[in-house]
Amino acid sequence: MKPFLTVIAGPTASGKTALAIELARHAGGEIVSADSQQVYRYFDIGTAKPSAEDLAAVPHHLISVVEPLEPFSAAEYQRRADVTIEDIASRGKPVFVVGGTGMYLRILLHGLVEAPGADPALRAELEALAAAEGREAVHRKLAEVDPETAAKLPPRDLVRTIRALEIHKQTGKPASEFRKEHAFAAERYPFRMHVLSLPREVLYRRIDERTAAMFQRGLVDEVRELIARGYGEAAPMRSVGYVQAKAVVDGKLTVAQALQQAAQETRRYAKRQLTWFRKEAGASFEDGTVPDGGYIEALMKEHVGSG
RNA sequence: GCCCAGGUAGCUCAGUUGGUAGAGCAGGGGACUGAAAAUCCCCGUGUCGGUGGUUCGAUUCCGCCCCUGGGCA
Repeated sequence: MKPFLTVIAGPTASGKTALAIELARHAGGEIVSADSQQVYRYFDIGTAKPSAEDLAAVPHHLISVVEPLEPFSAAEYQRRADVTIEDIASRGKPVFVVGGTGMYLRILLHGLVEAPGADPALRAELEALAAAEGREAVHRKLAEVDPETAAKLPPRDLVRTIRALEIHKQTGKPASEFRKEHAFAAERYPFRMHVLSLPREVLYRRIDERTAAMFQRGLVDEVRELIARGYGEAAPMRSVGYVQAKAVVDGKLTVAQALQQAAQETRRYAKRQLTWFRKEAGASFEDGTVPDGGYIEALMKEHVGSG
């Protein structure tokens, strides 16, 4: 019998962490993060990791567990999350999965196609091709071996085009073949997904405030330190906030410009997250602002029985 | 009080020699199967400040009024 998962999702800065800690504390449960950036060690301020007090208040998992230069993926996330969930459940504790990375949540809950993993050498080669001859050149390459996938991808979507070529190179089969029968139909866990939803202007104000706080708390210094330690090209350095802070370190932006741009990119990111969750199977949107006691009570009542 | 310059999309502005208007930014919608905070696609109707007048027709020309800058008293 698979353990029941209480999933708290939602856009960045919607209050997931605070709600999850409150819930987990009341229920004596533990938190499994579903955040593609918080998994990395040392990238703390810009990924909005929970505070030391928060981490001490409730056991957290899958935060700061990967070295910045270590390859990581949605599949690896799924493996680790499965092990972690099993462990928590074996100790009789309720499981709260909390995070904003839609893809990780979908793969945890509904599975992943059985295709091979990344091929860094091929990625580098194809990126070089794109830089030299344009992304369309890579797309044409895909059209030769996997016309079905190529037809579905915009010629400029380099990430997906490369991934499809990667699958073909390693298996000799088109990516479309792997995906045909899958369709995220698996039900890997019983779960209930709550998507925190705030009025857009409230969410954006919170994003602006939180971004300013990150810079005040030393995001630029954190980046400077990460670069000094050799993590300047690490995967999380490409995420919102780090890109802009790094531009400050490189002298390309002022702090004020970086802050403004980071806040704007975060707003756009939040919008993409909302687009994702809107169509997520089984998700219910929790209308409301900062969760109050009544909301928590209602959720508790709902989950303690079913866990 | 007088003179000048403006009042057009959320913002900054362009424009219509009179036929009800379009850029940038902001913003919105969407896609997403091992990089996902990544990557990519699509989207511009707004009392043209208000009100009278001229005109077949006014956002455009004229009068008056209101508002915002700046200047002079």
